[in-house]
Amino acid sequence: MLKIYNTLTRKKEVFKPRVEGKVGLYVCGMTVYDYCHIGHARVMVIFDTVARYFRYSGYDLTYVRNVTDIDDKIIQRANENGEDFLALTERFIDAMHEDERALSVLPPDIEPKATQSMDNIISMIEVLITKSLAYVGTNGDVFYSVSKFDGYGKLSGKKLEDLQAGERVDVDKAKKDPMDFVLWKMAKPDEPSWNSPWGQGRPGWHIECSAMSTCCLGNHFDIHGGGMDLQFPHHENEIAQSEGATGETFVNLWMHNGFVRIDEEKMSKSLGNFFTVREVLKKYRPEVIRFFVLSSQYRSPLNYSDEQLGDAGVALTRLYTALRGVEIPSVSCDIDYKLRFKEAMDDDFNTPIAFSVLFDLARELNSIKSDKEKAGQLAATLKELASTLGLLQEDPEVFLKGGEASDGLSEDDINQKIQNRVEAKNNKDWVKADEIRDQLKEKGIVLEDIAGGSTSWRREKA
RNA sequence: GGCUGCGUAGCAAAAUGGUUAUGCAGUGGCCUGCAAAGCCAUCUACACCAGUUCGAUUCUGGUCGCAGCCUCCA
Repeated sequence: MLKIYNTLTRKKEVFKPRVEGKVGLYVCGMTVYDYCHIGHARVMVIFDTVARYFRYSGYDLTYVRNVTDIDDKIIQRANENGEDFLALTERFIDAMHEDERALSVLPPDIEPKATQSMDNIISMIEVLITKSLAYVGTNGDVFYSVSKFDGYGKLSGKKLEDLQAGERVDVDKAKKDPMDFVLWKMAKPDEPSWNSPWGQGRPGWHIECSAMSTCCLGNHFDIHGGGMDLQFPHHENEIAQSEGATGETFVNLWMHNGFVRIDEEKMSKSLGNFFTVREVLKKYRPEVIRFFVLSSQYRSPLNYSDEQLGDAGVALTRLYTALRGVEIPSVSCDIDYKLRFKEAMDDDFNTPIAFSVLFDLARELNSIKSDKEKAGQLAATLKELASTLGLLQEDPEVFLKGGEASDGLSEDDINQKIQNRVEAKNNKDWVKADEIRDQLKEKGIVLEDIAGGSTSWRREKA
């Protein structure tokens, strides 16, 4: 029985799809004017894991994640670069896809772009104006009249009268009410623009998600996700727009993931304290980053540090070491471990507990490795369960020998040295044998003698 | 100021009204020529103060501390 924490009710709820066996999931994706940072990676990995688990649990899932490819920052960056905004966004969409593939994030089923959804956006605004929920301001921009929407604040728990609009930013004088937000923004000369009943312009940020989500999944769908910071105003505004326009409930369940932090502070572009995925990929292997992201529950904060990434590498090495040398038959999962794993994931995607099941499994696997049949079944179980987390899909030897190959040694070099050491060992020349082992160790290559005389090796730095 | 959420051992991170989380690190043992890996055992906890209870880290109230949102942000 899958339970998910719903931001709307601030409780874990038993998940009940609108249509038996089917799930519609929409996640707010990236604004593509720069490379993805680790905070973005967390969203991608978390919802990828959610998607994988829904499918593993037998649901027919439609996973939609949008791309915001037009907004003020994109225009600004394109101007700074002297680049067409489409060229800019195309570059960063490609980069984003590259980062995703590195992190074993499977592509969403639908990836709508704001610039390709103009008709839907415009018709939704028209409906809102018809219903008097929106108006054209004194500067020609179209605004949503927040006070006309009854449920405003139900997601973020805010009351209109408590909000301090204009406290931190100047209030736009074109609005009737400081809390009103823009739906359609008139273009300045030379800005990218689309034709609309209100003139050449572009959509406000919030309306695109209302248009794209309802367009792809229907007026009323199961789950909407995104980062914590989108709760207000973005998702609150989406509710106002969608429910205002359609008159139907917009979303049953809202999922929000916690932030990645640096030194106990939110990682964000505006604070400038971020690491891009590609920077981090230079230091750590992709699977280590994925493991790190899933090592805390998705709603908890995740502190980024080299120590933690290092730990993640060691932990992952332990799991791969358990799989090493075990032939994996095509047998069904060990039912006890599978049940424990599912129980963990069913409890609001509790990946830390799911990990603990994998480690228990690895321990038992290590202790019964001589029993080939049992070991094979446990290894098969470990691989199957880990696959729903997008982990442990590499060949163990490839993973363990991969690592950082800055040692300048080829596999042949290493094997030659191991051979020399085997000869020394056979001659009981322990000094020479240890010398060879120490030399390799200095280069980050760890030797492991296996009972029976052979020696395996791995690169220390995962 | 308003609204969220959090405070767990050396580090990271979960669950739980009474019983082993888990990973890394430490200690002791087994294995090994010695190691490494692995296995077994083991030491470090639940911010503080009240209350409820036979019993609270877990529930309630308060205090202190931290983070986030109330501008753009995953």
